[in-house]
Amino acid sequence: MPELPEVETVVRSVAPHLVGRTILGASFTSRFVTPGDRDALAAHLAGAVIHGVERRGKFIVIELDGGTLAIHLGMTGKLLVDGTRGPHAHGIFELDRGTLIYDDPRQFGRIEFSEHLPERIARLGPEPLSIGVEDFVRAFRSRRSLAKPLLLNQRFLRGLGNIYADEALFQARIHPRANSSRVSHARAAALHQAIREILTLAIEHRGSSISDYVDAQGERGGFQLLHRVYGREGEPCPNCGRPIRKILVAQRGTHYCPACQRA
DNA sequence: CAGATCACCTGCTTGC
DNA sequence: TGCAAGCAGGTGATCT
Repeated sequence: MPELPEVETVVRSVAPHLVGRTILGASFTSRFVTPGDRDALAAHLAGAVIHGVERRGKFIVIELDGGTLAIHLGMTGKLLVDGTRGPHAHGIFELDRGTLIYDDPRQFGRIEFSEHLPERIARLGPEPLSIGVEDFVRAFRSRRSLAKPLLLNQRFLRGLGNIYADEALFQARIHPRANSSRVSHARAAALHQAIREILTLAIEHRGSSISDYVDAQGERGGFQLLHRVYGREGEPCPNCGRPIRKILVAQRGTHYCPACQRA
């Protein structure tokens, strides 16, 4: 569910409520979201002061005075400030002012505490809004991978998911199954630019709400109204009017225009 | 290294 | 109407 713009929106909406707060106590109920010793995790958190909240790719990194709390929202994870405690509230953080709830029906998300930055985060690729065009073009063209799975690979680039990969490839007119090593320098540079523009615009619109994504105040995003191919199978291409097609690439539903995005 | 397949979960939609 | 199959914003293990 949540990709870079959604996670960024969550971080921005949750940070003012967390920074400077003390975690009085925490409790966890899912053996999937919080693998391992859940009581030990709660013990680590009790009494900790929150110094900062930031995004790394799709991870939410909460800096505590005793270590780092890393939260990944998976497909359906939500962080809610003073929200209602539903049947899928698998993490409860009681603060000295307010309550933070982690809600996740599918339980693909993860909440992990570590003294130092977790390996999963340390090995992420560059931030798409930070990497320069020449570095991106060089990295993209030096791989021999299908274009879309490469964009989804978090060790190549952190933060893109199924929606924004489709949207960026459409804007750059690259076929999702194109071989990255055979994409021209100019086209790869266009992809870099497309990624930047789309992510920036999506953040301005507070992310995409397909079904249930909401920020920490429970508000939906608006970027789904601006999707040009994602979720628009059969609708006319905004460029040429031919119907958008949906195919399977690397086991993921993939939306593209067969006329505008040549292989 | 690249790619396919499967697995982890719940819930909503689709099709017979 | 009812039920089973299929699909969903993600990631990682394993095998070829």
